[in-house]
Amino acid sequence: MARYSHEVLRGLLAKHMLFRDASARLLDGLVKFATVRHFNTNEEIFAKGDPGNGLYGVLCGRVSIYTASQEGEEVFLNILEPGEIFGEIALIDGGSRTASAGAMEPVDLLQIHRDHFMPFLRDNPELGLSMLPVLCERIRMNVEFIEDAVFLHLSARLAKRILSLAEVHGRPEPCGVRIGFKLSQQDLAHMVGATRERVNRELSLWREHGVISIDDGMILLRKAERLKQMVEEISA
Amino acid sequence: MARYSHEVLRGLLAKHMLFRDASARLLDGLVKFATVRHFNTNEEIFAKGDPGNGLYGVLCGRVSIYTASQEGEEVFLNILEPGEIFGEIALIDGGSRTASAGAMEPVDLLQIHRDHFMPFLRDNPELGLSMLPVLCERIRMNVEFIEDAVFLHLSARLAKRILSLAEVHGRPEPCGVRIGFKLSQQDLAHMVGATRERVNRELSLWREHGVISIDDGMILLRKAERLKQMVEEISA
DNA sequence: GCGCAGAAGTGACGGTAATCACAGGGTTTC
DNA sequence: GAAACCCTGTGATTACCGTCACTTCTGCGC
Repeated sequence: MARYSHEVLRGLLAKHMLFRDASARLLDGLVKFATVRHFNTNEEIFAKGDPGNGLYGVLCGRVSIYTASQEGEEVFLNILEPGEIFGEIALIDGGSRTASAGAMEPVDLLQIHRDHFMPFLRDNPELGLSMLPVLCERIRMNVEFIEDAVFLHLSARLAKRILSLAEVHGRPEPCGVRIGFKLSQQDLAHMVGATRERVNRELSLWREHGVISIDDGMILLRKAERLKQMVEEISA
Repeated sequence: MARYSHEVLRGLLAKHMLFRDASARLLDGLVKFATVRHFNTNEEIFAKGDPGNGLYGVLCGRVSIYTASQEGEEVFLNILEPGEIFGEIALIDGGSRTASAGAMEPVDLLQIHRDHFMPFLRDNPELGLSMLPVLCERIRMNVEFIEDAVFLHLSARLAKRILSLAEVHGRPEPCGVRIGFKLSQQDLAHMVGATRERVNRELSLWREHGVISIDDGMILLRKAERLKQMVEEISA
């Protein structure tokens, strides 16, 4: 497993909006409690319903936050990049995990245990104030997710998702924007709450029309405008 | 408009979980900033996208929190009872309203302006700590809403909604539980994200089977067990 | 190189729910 | 008390999407 120095861990936390206003001393105090854990691809970090006893930060790799029905059908709520923090809901209210988390690739995580974090929070209530906007941001994301799920058809949901992936992970190329990692159609289906077959058909259609092309499992977005149109038009 | 004494207003706040740990002095300080506003049935309290400059508490009446698509299609995210608080998201992060709020009946609201609340919050950071679980609760509700929307068919969503309405507003009667206020089928449709016609058909079916009956627009839940079964069974 | 697993691609079919259209009942308004 | 309006009830039709079933393709390990 990779080793991380105190400075590197502190750097990860310092970059996050949660600790934007935090003093160096406060960060140092918190990093003392941090441990590093490694997870392999597809390994489960925690499951929905588990007791929530830790806060996590992504050091490297991508982490999926997802929920599943009784039948095992999965839907991704979020995909986290290095530098992002998760697991704060159950940490704060002491309840069970609202969703599951899994490693989409080999992942190193920073973990701070609830037993360390909560006393620290009580001693530094200004940290609580900083957490408020973080939670608000989660709520805004969730509300947008709800709106999309209820109002938009699959084509619009998928278009929106691919546009946002291109925005976050996109590398410009001569004839468009490349989404820089492999993404199975099953994963895409999980993101938009649909079946693999349905996503396949939609992508095939777009490929025929030259809106996207796919080489080696990586999507090249050629006509972003067309997708933006779809999000607007097909909403009803 | 009804008048509310300082003590009544303080009582409303004191009962809320947000102020569970709050001292009397803190509450008094906050109530000084409170104003009372009245809204008539169907009047809009604020709209999604508005600048969020106030925290509200429900003194009397029911308030709906809803979001709408560009085409005007509406979905209720929540229905608030007297004693509940809303509008805290945009208040905290200074962003725009994530959803709209409307009066479902004549409503009196307590309002605290952002210009008063935020300095107060900075001076009393322990209040910030109390807000964290409140926001977590919102997130848990939203995640459950997402799961229902994605995983459950209409019949199960509607069953779940009616069971929860019966739990909150139910009065026991000889042969079941009465949901104690009029609720149009259009409103129900908004709650579960469906059309009025679809809800009507489902209710008609349930009435035929003696699961519910409806007198004067108010639902009498006769066989709650049957609805609970539906939530479990028809999930896939 | 063979076999196997996982991903992609496609056709046929069925089911859930939206849409459109209209009729009847109850309430409010003047 | 007639008109206007909203809510309810129901039929016919259509659209979207899931399910099932199958084939192909692409690594990947042995």
